[in-house]
Amino acid sequence: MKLKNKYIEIYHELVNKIEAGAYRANSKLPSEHELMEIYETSRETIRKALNLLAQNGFIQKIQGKGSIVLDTRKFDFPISGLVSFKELAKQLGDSHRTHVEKLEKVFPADDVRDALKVTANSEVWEVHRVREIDGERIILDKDFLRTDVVEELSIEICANSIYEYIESELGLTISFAKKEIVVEEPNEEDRRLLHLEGHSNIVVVRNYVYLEDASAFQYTESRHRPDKFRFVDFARRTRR
Amino acid sequence: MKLKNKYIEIYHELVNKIEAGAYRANSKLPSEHELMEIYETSRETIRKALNLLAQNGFIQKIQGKGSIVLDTRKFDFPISGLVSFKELAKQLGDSHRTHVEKLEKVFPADDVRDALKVTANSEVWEVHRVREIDGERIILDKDFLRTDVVEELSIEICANSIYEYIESELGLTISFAKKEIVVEEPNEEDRRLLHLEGHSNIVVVRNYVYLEDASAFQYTESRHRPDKFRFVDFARRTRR
DNA sequence: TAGTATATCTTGTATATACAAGTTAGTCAA
DNA sequence: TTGACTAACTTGTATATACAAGATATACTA
Repeated sequence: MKLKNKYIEIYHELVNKIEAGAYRANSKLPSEHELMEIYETSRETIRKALNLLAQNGFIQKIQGKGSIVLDTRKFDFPISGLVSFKELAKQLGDSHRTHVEKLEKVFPADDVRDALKVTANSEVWEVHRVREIDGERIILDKDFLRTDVVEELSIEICANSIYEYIESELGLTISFAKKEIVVEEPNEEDRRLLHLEGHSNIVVVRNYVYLEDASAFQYTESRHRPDKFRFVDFARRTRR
Repeated sequence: MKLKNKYIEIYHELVNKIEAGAYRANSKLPSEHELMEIYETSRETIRKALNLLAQNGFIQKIQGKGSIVLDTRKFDFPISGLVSFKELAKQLGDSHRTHVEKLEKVFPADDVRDALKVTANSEVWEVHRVREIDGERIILDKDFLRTDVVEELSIEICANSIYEYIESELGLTISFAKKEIVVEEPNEEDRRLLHLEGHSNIVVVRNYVYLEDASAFQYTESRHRPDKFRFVDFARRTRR
């Protein structure tokens, strides 16, 4: 355990308790005052933890009443936010494999160069991976990474988790992403690498991924067979 | 202008300045100390405003350096979060119409009853609306609303904006939603009401909408022609 | 020249206090 | 019984202070 960041520790403890059922859905959390005494801290620190819970859809705070635990059980497939395929597959628990179909340095096309904000004469990593779940090749992930950020890359790393390598080994922090979902017609590569089963559409998730210092770092195109695609999100209405 | 909520006021002012180009992308905002003096307030209040900006993808805060303005220009189609079709269409500026195909009280099917958490013998509003953009019928919205929350509903309200009616007229606050996106085969109703142009898939966005007090209130199924569907999102990686 | 230390900027975390505002339960009076 | 008021809870906002920690430019030293 890390000792730092008391409010994040409290956030995680409360998440664990909610997920373990210690605080049930539609019941109320202890009041901020009570949580102050439980965790021996100040009210502002408790409030920071509770705001994190609210942002991530665990509770709803109501002025004058308290914090109500929301029902998150049936909300079980969080592609929402930034999650790598490996983290996802672990939650799914299904049998899954990754096939690395391509791993090389290339001079990128204009759109990729623009996304990664690199110059015309610099190379980037291009990785193509097919995700197989329960014996079916369902997802084609095409990743482009800046070579000045990730210098070395191997088939083993790609077969495991690029994110894990970047965060654990390189010590970099992936911070945020812009995501776009559209439906397109499958191209020759989709048909060749995936088991499309006659489907005439493919769901394309484009991810523009940035590091902590707001530098562009990765562009990912994730191409899903439509019948196996599911995107789930929690959203708060922004105040006007 | 509302006088209350200083930090939200500051947030909106900064959003406006960023969108107007007063603070350009990849440049830095004034420091928290400078903003304190500009807005004559405390640092914590400034920080609340800046955290809102960061959450909504306007800036990236970097410890020791400052707040960098992110590039949001090409990120121009925010279905992200909770936005009604009318708000959306206003941003698009395209010519659009809404056709109300159905408006009645019904005893809902099990899945809708479950989503709205109503008993078996209570009626709910069922509204079917077709969205026409540039002469093409592209989206079929099927709404189910609790009759105890929204007692009256008319064709005029549905043709305009149900959200606007609920928030402005009824004074209710829509707070958060759970959203699911999947791809399905079109049914008979889709084929009858939409201009499918031979497309063999349809993108289904299911929205479970809740009020401020965490009570279920609306279930919406938004069915999009695949070639016209686009979903854009900004996501921060959650801390582990 | 090159490297190191330092001072000074930045944001991040933790604490305390005060009051505003929404909710709820109970009291009291008509 | 009904209604209005009140007291006591809840969360929301604003302020102040202190120190931690990351970034950066300057000055100093070897």
